Amino acid sequence: MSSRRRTEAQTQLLDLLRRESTALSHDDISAKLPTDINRVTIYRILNRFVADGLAHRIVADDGRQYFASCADGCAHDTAAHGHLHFRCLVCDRVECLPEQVAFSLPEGYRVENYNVTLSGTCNSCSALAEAN
Amino acid sequence: MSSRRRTEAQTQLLDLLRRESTALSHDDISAKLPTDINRVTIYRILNRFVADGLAHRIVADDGRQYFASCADGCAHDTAAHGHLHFRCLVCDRVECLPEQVAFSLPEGYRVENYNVTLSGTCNSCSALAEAN
DNA sequence: AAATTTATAGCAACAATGTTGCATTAACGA
DNA sequence: TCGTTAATGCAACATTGTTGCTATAAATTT
Repeated sequence: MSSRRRTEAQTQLLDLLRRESTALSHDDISAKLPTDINRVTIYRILNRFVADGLAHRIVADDGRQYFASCADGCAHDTAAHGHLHFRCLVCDRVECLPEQVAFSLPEGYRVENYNVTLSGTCNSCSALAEAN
Repeated sequence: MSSRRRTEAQTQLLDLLRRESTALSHDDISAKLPTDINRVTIYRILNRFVADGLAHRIVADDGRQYFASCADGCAHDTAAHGHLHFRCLVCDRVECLPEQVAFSLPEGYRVENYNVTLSGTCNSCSALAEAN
């Protein structure tokens, strides 16, 4: 692998991902970045982050990709990515939840990626709904 | 709800879904249908099937939608859809596996949809790989 | 410090997937 | 058999993500 260069765009993006508690779509990222960064560039940087293990990619049940910085304990062996993702249908945010998912698999299946995405109403949105 | 009409296109599509053991993408369906049915029509029929509980929609980790007929025990309360989906990276087929997924969720989250998709190598493809 | 190398950025164009609007066709009930 | 309207098909669009190519700039060498 050729070596990476430290650029403004990458720094901004990684800072943003680390600052945020939820996983971000391209759109979210674009909106939250202090500077305008080209769409293609954003995607390429994100793909590099994923390849380098700096972030992980979630494909939610809306068919879109969301990215989250890999937290401390976020090892990249497959087992470690068996955590939950929750997409709120009200506020449209995608969260990484720490809870692990348990299941069994028939003989002969070899898993490379885990993608467990639940959708519904998140805790803050259901709290708001209750209040009404 | 206005009542449904029995049409050739719908019958063909439902027959196909019932005949197949794997979940099908629009592309798969289009290729396997005996007659040409318009792309938009296929999508509309599928969406109707999902709304009517005749099929369920899986959004796999390639971001695409796959459809499978709802088998006998496939009740449509959320809990019943907590089964696994497996997308094979080799043969590109999406299977519904009967195994259930267990997890816990923090207080306040209300789940409406489950989407558990693993990807990797399916049993037949790993068997083929071993043989070489 | 200047020149060289090449990874990264940005633009344009494309690809894939899915949806909407509207006119036409055909299922079904009267 | 006729009338109503659900379903189809076409065209056009929307969104999300990628590829090719040129320009820029980070890092290395001179």
